[in-house]
Formats: sequence, structure tokens, C-alpha cells
Amino acid sequence: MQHKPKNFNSELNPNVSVDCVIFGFDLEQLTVLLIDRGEISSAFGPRLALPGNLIYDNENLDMAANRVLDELTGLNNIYLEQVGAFGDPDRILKESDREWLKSIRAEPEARVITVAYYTLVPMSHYKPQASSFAKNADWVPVNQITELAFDHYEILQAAKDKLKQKIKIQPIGFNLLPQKFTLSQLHRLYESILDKPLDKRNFRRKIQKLNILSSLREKQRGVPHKPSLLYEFNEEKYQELTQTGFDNFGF
Amino acid sequence: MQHKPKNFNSELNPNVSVDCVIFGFDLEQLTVLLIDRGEISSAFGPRLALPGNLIYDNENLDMAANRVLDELTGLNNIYLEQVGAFGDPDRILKESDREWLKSIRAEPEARVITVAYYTLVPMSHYKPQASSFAKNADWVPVNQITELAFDHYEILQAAKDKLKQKIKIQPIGFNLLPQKFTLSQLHRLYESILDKPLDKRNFRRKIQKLNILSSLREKQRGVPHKPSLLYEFNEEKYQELTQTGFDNFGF
DNA sequence: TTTGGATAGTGTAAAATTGACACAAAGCTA
DNA sequence: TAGCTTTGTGTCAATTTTACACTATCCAAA
Repeated sequence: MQHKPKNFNSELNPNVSVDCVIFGFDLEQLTVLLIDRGEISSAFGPRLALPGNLIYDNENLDMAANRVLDELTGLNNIYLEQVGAFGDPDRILKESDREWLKSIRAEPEARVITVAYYTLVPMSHYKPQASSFAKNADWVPVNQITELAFDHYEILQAAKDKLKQKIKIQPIGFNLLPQKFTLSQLHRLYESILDKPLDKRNFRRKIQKLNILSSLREKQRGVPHKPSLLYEFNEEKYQELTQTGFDNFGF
Repeated sequence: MQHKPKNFNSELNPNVSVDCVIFGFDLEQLTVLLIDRGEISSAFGPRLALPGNLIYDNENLDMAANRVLDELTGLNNIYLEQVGAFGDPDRILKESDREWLKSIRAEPEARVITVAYYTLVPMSHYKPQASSFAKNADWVPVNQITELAFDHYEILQAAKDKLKQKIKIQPIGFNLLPQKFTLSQLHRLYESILDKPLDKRNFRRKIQKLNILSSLREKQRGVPHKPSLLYEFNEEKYQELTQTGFDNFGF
């Protein structure tokens, strides 16, 4: 649904935008929430783009990123990390891109620097639904993406790299899973983020040894095979772990 | 020496600046090149600041950072990495800061977002010299710094963290050393970046096993103790190593 | 009710890596 | 030449990593 910016009565800054790489995980592969800019824009360039917007003059960058996320999905309190700033003067060179920008009120002649963020959302928390006034958004598996509008493909790659590095250091993957999950789902998540196969038994041993999971006395239901035990991420145990200076998951 | 911006005839962008954390290593500890803003600015805030400047509308961010570095030190072709964008609306809130900004032509009312970079320079390549028109710059050991102008202290911390993470993954430390260096110097460099002691023998073993150093048939001269063998970083061997997918130095 | 299909869950042994630790060698200076 | 300072070196135990295969459990279809 469409949200009005809250508590901002100041001006849009025509020079700085934020773009969000919104990662999800469909229990099989890593996905990204992309905006379809429609037929008009596709004449000269890719239809799909990262959600983003200009920032207001009195909001900080993290707030702006959260606002973009909220406006698109209604979600807040979401794991969010900055990727970096992207600012080639010709990053919005293409005519089709400029036309589209015009339609959302930026001055197409101005040079725009964008600050990219990535966020991790449990995919079940947001099901895109077509709507006349909402932007047309959809989850797309990351390794099916070969091009995006503007410099967004480059931004996506940078975000993937950041995520890959980060997950070696902090167990942020849980932000992409439902609260209750199986070890196999976690396993597939790590494989798709790290983009390499991990031995099943070694993975399970390593995760279990960290002792940051709570095993529930509950099994999967309705699966056509041996049902898996369900687990929860245990925030308290993780805090204990980090207190000891631990910062390497060794993947 | 003072440089004129090269090949830029376009306008300064009043909304976006770059700041550089220029790291050096005095063979004992990690240092940063800071600008002394002088007595006037110190009335209400710290004198010392990171070198930085507004960007031109037609240069990209990396170019702008290189330009700042070049203008201050005359150096180019230097290892450079983006830290991220910093953009709290109140980051230049202090009156003294705004006065100073006015003097370098920014509109003090405008909201400025800064993109921070860190660079690694061999300290021997740049000796600051006081000069009437050059900015007054000096190397300061990082762990003696307790405050900086604007939000520069926060930026410095972020840069240190980035560097710490990066050096666990890539052997970028060599950019801080003279071409010929001893294993003890490399050892101290890693200790000061990682901010923890490393066992001497274990460190040497680990580095040697990587096989990315060329041992020179040359010893230190003029030291009042047993002279050390000198080594060079071997770029080719490092390339071989990374080709195998290696991305973890395990510190 | 039985069978087949699918995934869950488990252990071990060899190899590699890490961590802890102490002393002789080499050059300079006084 | 005696003393100071830093270099350079090896081993052993503990831990971690890697490679690898079969049984258990559930559902569905016959």
C-alpha cells in the first residue's frame, strides 16, 4: 500500500537518492524485490529497477532507506545495511531513464548520487500484490537477473558481495527466514548467499557447535518426506557468543 | 603542494563532499593524515579534521577522492576504498564548523552528505611540510585521536573497521610499507591494524606459507641489533593465490 | 497395506591448522 | 669484549577441517 512520508515537511534533495536491495529467500534461493517500471520505460532499457527515491533534506540516510522500504512494503524494523554511494555522473545517462525520472519529479538534468542499502526481509512478511496506485513490485531470484535499469545491476552485485562478506562474520541470515525453520533451509540459505555448495554434515556440525539455535520440539508437517525438526534463532545465546569477541563463522 | 583541479570546468555540487582517511604506518603504529584548521576554528570545536572537499558535478566519487588526495599530498595511483556515505542532517551542526565551511565556499545552510574513503599510503612517500598556502597537514597516530571536527571521528572509526575487515581478506597491508620491508615491520603493521597482539612465530609461519613474499638477499643496515632480512611483496604470486579462490587470511 | 520416492539425520578417520612456548645468533655501542 | 637489542627458528598438543554413505521417517500412489 502507498504511504505518505511521515514527519517530513522539508524539501526533497534533488541530488541524493537512496536505493534498496531488498533481499528475500523463498526457501530455495535468494531473491530481490524489484520494481517493474512498465512498458513505457522499457522502450530503451530494462523494465526492472531497484526501489529507491530522493531523500528529504532533513532525514538521515538510514531513515530514507527505511522510508523507501516502508512505502513499498509496509515493513519496518528490518535488518538494513549500507552498501555504499554510487555516483558516476553518467549513471542516469540513458534517455529512457531520464524520462522516467522526470515522471517522479527529479530534475533530470541534475546529477544524482545514490546511496545503496540492502535489507533482509522474511519473504513471508511481504507478498506483492498488483494495485492501481502501488508500484508494481515482484520477487525475482537473484541469479536470474542479468540487467537492471540505471546502474542498479552494479549496485546489486555490490550488495551481494557485502552480504556474502557479512554473513561470514555475523549470523544475519536468520533475518531472511521465518521464525521457525529447518537446518536444511538454513543450509540452502548459506549456500545461495555464499554461492557455493557446503557439505551437509559439516554445515550442521558447525552451526550446532555455535550453540545459537534453539531446537523446538516440533516437526514440519505435510511434507512428502521425513519431516525436519524446527529451530529458532536464539538471540540471547548469540549475544553471549559475541561478548567473547567472536567474529568469524569460518565459511 | 597546491594543485588546481584538473580537467574540471563544471560546478561544485554544494550537497556532496568526499572525505579521505589517509592511513600511514610509521613502522611502529598506524597513523592518519589530518588537517589542522587553525586557531579560529578551534574556538568551538576540535582543530583537526579529515581532508575533504565538495565534488564537482562531472567527476565520479572515486575521482573526487583521488583529487582530494592529490591536492593535499601530490600522490596518485594510491590504494583507495570507499567507506560509505555519511549524511545526518545535523552532521555540521556546530557553529564553528559552519563558519569554517563558509570560508571554503560551501553554503553553510545546505545539507551536505559526505562520502568517505580510506587510502593506504607508504608514509615515506609524503612528508608534510608547513607552507603558507598548503593546508597544514600532519600524521597523527590513530590511537592518540580522541576527537575530530564534524562527524569525522565517527568516519575514522568506520574506516578503521573497514580496514580491519579487509586485511583479513586481502593482503593490502603492503600498501602501507616501503617496497622493501622486514617481517617484523609487517608483523607490527598487522598488530596495529587488527588491534591485538599476534604471536611472532605463528605470524611468520602463516605469512611465509602464503608464499606471496620474495625474500631479498639483503639485510637491514645501521640498526643497533641483529639486522633483519628484507622482503618484497610479490604481486604475481598473489595473483596465483587469488585465482584459486582464496579469500581468507585467517587472522 | 505395501512400496517407492524424497529428504532428514547421523559418525569417523585422516589431514591441516592453530596456539603456546624459549633460546641461540648477529649486529651495534660503550 | 661485554652487554644490549632484536632476529629467526621448531615442536607438540589441541582443535578444526574435510571427505564420505547409509538408515530413518514421512507421504503418496498403487
